[in-house]
Amino acid sequence: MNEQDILKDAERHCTKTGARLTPLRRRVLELVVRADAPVKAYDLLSQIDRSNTSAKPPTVYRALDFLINAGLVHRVEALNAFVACPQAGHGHAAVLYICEVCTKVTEVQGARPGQEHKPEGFCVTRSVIEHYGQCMNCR
Amino acid sequence: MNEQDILKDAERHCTKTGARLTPLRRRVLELVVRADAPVKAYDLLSQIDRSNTSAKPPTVYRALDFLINAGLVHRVEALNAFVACPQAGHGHAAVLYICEVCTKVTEVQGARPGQEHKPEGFCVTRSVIEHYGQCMNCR
DNA sequence: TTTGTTTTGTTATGTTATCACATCCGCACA
DNA sequence: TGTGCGGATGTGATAACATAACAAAACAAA
Ligand SMILES: [Zn+2]
Ligand SMILES: [Zn+2]
Ligand SMILES: [Zn+2]
Ligand SMILES: [Zn+2]
Repeated sequence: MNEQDILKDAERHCTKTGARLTPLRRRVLELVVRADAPVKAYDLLSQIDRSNTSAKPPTVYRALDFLINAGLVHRVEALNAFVACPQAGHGHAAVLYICEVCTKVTEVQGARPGQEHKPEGFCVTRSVIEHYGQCMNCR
Repeated sequence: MNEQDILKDAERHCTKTGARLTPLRRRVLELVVRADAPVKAYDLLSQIDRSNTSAKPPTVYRALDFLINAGLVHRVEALNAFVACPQAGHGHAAVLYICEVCTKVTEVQGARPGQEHKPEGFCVTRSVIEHYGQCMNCR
């Protein structure tokens, strides 16, 4: 799936759900999609700055919050970075395979936990698996 | 497993592997174990400070690095926090179930991915799953 | 046009983490 | 005993990541 298709898809998804993909948010999404690798908030910020001198940290963090909530972007927790989601608004939890050499990220989704499809030939050296919710006592 | 047992186990594990559990590192481990919940680096720092005025950020981050490498502590990526491992030096990847209400963390390990044993009654609302390694092209 | 809501701008600050270099301490070896 | 070595810790500075609080602007509905 190429950049343009992802952006088109995002547009459609927002139209359908009523989310407002403003020019600023769209600009940030474009930057994340084009990065084609996990991208840092302050890198986005400096890229936005080229067109909009007034961009400050809250500018980019708010846009990212919106995009994450809209299901268009995922946060990579262990890298403090962000990647575009190839499947706008999918319901499943994202499972990310991140190559530490070329930085490429492959996102897969499993019908149920444990049934994700590991990318062909990917060799895992470290996994981060954290489930958040309510324990039995706190329900 | 109680605090004292975990600390004893850590001691044994370090003796066996040749890792040097110095007083400072032991002190940090004690604080993490006693927290009984994910604990922040700067919270550890301020606790150390009570006994050692000279503690600075690198003091605690270096101790944490050691403890993580020794398999005695895990980093909770999505919280920027740290928890004690109940099974010193286990080989398996840790799977953490984190209650967002009471902050209690339950660590489980699966013989193979997807076979982790979810704690009784735990209701997952959000999962962070990130696998790091080398992709097919980079091996 | 008025009014209320959402988005963006702006300043400041809070939080998390590392770098670089100095010093100390335990240990092996002369 | 002294001397050198390497790992651990002390120290000051700064980098990197993120949010609070309030003001202004844009937008949509009435
Ligand atoms: Zn996704
Ligand atoms: Zn690769
Ligand atoms: Zn563990
Ligand atoms: Zn709970």
